[in-house]
Amino acid sequence: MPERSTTDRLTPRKREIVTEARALLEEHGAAALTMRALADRLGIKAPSLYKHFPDKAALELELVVLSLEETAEALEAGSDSLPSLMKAYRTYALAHPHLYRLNTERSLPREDLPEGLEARAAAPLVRVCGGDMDAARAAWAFAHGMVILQLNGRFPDDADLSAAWETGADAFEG
Amino acid sequence: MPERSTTDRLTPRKREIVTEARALLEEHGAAALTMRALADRLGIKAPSLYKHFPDKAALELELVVLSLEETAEALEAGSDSLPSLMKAYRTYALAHPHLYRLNTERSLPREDLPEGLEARAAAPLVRVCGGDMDAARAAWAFAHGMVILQLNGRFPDDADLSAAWETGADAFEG
DNA sequence: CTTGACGGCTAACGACGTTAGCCTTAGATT
DNA sequence: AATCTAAGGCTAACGTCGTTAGCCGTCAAG
Repeated sequence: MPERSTTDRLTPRKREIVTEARALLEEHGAAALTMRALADRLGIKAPSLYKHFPDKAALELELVVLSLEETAEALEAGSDSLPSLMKAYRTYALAHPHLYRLNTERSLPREDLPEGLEARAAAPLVRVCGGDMDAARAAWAFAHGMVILQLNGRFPDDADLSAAWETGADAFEG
Repeated sequence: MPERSTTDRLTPRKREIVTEARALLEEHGAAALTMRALADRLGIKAPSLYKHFPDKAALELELVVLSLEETAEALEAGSDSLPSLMKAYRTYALAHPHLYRLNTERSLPREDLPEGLEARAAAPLVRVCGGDMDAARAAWAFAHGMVILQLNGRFPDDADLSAAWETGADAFEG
């Protein structure tokens, strides 16, 4: 049973707001995630949002929490081997490009995160690497690099990214 | 002799502006790179900048060009082996974190780039990979992932990133 | 019946990118 | 020499952004 701290620690109204914020982000990208646009979507005015969140960063923090929780779930589901775990990571990231970017572009606000969440998201990878943190970090870096370079349009349009992925994933096995 | 298209195609005044923009970015980060702040630094008013660049994106494009050129130079210098080339990449990126982020976060505006620049920046890596594009892309993804996750504070503070780097770099050798 | 929390609202501020329109300077053209 | 033009400044202002101040209605608990 997945622990969803978002469900616990947020009031219902806050959760509604976060849900709409997420929809706005995923549908139209980070530039469209505006306090006014979000308020519109909720049928209220922008200043009213500040009755629930102190600022936009606090709202985005909840999106980061959400993304971390879902990543953890995705990795826990497909974590029988390193390749399958990495594939699960990639699949989740590519399925939620804007959320993934929001999560990874800023620096992680560790003090404000639910306790243990970061560790929980990292655990499946660490386990499948037999506790070798260096290997785990290197594999993460590769997976993140592949995904984010693709999302940011840094590879040529005709590049075969699945092939590059396989090449990299193979390198991390032996 | 390094080809610096920035030197060729930009008027002297434009080059001064780009130079100050770069300094502002590198010293105080992307949030500080404001048309008004940049103008202040040049002793002029913000609207005057639009006599030289159509918009902020055009200015940032020149910073991307600069970063790509310097990356190409850095890679051409230390390109005798894959590990040394990757190390050169990492060294450059960590030495210019804000410029590197600006370069890699947005999607690459290929139509507006000097012709051949992207290929030139990629060439050393492709060559050292013996033309194996999949291997080259995988290695790039790993290097970028390591660097950007570090710059974005995504690794724990006590993580030994040099060790993780070595682990990953070794994986790409065999 | 009152009180206070909850959750809306309007008006406004400062910073941002940007546009319109004016003016000076200096070199080139006639 | 007189004139035209391009370069490169300027001020004023607009629309959008996040955000703050302050007001008001609703409604459950004392």
